[in-house]
Amino acid sequence: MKKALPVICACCTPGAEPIEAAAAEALAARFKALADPTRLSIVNRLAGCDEVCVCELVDEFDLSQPTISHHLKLLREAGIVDAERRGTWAYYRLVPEAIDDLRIALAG
Amino acid sequence: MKKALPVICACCTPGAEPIEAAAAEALAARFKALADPTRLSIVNRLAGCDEVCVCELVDEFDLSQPTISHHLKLLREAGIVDAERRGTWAYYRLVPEAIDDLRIALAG
DNA sequence: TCCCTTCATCGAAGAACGTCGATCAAGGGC
DNA sequence: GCCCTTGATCGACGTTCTTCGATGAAGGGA
Repeated sequence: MKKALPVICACCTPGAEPIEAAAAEALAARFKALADPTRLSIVNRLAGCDEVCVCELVDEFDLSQPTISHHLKLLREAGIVDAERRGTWAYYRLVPEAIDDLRIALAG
Repeated sequence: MKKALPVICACCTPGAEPIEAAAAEALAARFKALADPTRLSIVNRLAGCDEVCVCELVDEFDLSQPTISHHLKLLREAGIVDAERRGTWAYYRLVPEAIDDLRIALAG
């Protein structure tokens, strides 16, 4: 049966293209990595330094070591942070390009 | 017992302040609203128009009407969209300031 | 008044998430 | 070789999320 739209949508900007499903999925995955207070605090902590040792994060956050490690893994998989192992210790740093991508995606 | 830090963290920028727990929670809630492909597509759809009727979204997305309504509610509660009821129909529009806030939060 | 359309809410089912204790692999000191 | 520290992984538990069908409330047309 024919639809009875309330008004013809005449407001849509001609250049506006709908986002691809795959692109939406990828972008949502990135936002999901930031959609947790702990991970957001970790990112904020990393933003202040060149690199931070995991042991420092475990010290500074009131969470167990496995939990911190788990959050770092999610951030790594989202491409938001990068890890480097040196001897016994692991150092994490931010990937600025990943943050840039998100900021660009939010730009009108 | 005394900690044995691998290196003294001398890299931390002096001006860098740790994010407040409440601020991290609030920001994470906003990001969580965008951390779903469907909601991201809805936001993208709203970004192209001044306002969009719910019935259009139900038509365009391959999801049930309650599911669309649910996602719109989450976006509303996050302050990312705004709703207006006119007669039988409900119209949703983006809240540009909310997007701006997120973009600013991502700025180094 | 009756019925149809629109959209929000409810309740339920299955998947995904955050957290922890326990365990394991690898490095370094003695 | 032995032990301690670091950090990743595993398994489990409770919570939250996504989705749906069913239902309900409100407006408009005949």
